[in-house]
Amino acid sequence: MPSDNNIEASISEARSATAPKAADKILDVAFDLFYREGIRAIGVDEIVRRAGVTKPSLYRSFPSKDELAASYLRKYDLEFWERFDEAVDAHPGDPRAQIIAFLTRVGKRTQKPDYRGCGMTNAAVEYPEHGHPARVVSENNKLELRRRLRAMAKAIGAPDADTLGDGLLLLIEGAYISGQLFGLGGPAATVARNADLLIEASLKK
Amino acid sequence: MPSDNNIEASISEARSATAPKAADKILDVAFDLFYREGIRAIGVDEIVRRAGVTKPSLYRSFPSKDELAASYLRKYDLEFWERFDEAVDAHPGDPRAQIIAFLTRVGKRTQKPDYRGCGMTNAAVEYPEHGHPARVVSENNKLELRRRLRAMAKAIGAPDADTLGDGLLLLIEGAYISGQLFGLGGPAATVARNADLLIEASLKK
DNA sequence: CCCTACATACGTACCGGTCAGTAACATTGT
DNA sequence: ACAATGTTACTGACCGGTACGTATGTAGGG
Repeated sequence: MPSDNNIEASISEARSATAPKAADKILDVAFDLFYREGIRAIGVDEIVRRAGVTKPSLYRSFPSKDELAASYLRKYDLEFWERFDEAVDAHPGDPRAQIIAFLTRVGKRTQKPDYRGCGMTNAAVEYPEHGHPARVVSENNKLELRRRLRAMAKAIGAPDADTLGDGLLLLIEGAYISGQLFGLGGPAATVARNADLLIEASLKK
Repeated sequence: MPSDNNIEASISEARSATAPKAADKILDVAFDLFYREGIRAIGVDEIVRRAGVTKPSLYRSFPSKDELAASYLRKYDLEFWERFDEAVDAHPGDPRAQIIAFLTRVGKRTQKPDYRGCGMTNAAVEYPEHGHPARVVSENNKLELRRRLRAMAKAIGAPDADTLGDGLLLLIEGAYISGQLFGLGGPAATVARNADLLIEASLKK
């Protein structure tokens, strides 16, 4: 039963009206703690304590802490593409405006006081080991982001679309990191402006 | 007083010629392990084991693991500015060439098979807590890098030098992260080319 | 209607191992 | 003698993970 995502989702929805299940509470708490403090910094004991459940409950729903971290990132992945597609859908047929809209949004997020960067990026830094469950999810997310940025750069009409797409990715990753490093007033605030300049320069060639 | 320096220098040199002191071996091993695997991932036991020393020796030279991590980053800071200044010194009076030289070098480093990004950046991701000894060193390094990049952007003659300097910093941080995320053939390979485009666009306004 | 039978969901208590850090003492080289 | 290092053994806390018992709901049989 837990193998089918659709069934799982509808069950969890019907049930969420009454009382949230242990697994849901665990994932919610883990999401918050992993993102804010880092995955390695948080032990399973603290997760179950803050979730108001017990450790065996965690290990009935998740085979290991590493897999719980992967589940956290899969949830992060969903929310990420929601935000991305919101920016895209706001400017149909105008890929340049789509990119700037997304970057403007990223720039704004990075200026929030407790901004902690991209959960995907952070997880990859925390787990350099190739093949780690969390890292795999992170890498796939970034691979897909690169693919889409390059496609959008091509749609814009850049002569060297791959270079522009990669340049935009560099700016985005730089914004994620600088946002949590410098906090308010840091370089990440200029990410949309710099992306616009880079796009402009990439078209004139 | 000036003679003291000579004496001190010769003593330290004479000592390092014979046998590396325990503290040096510890710092060397910690540098390697912290950079490659991450600070949180490495325990003090493994450090002393690989250094061929014992735990009390570590704690005679370093007050805590956190301070050892800070020492690792201070050493990283020194080496970083050596690399940076090498690129700068190679093109005296030509800030644009200096930047491109440094970025070319960063781009090349990111394409090495076992590239693990910037030790400073990684440490800041691992330790989000404000005031952590390791994070303090990392933040100061980034602050200084931002200052110098902005100064160089101004020297280039960019109308909005701060924005260009910040844009370059975003590209650099993006290269550090993308280098360890994508490995060979990743977006980081284009960092110098994209920086050149960004500079070009920033001058024409 | 009550009783059993079984499944699901959860808790108590514990495992061996590792974490950072230390006390007390022995050994070495100059 | 003196300073640096090694040796051994230990602490309390925490790590991820688990064996095993317990509550609750609910299906069928009498």
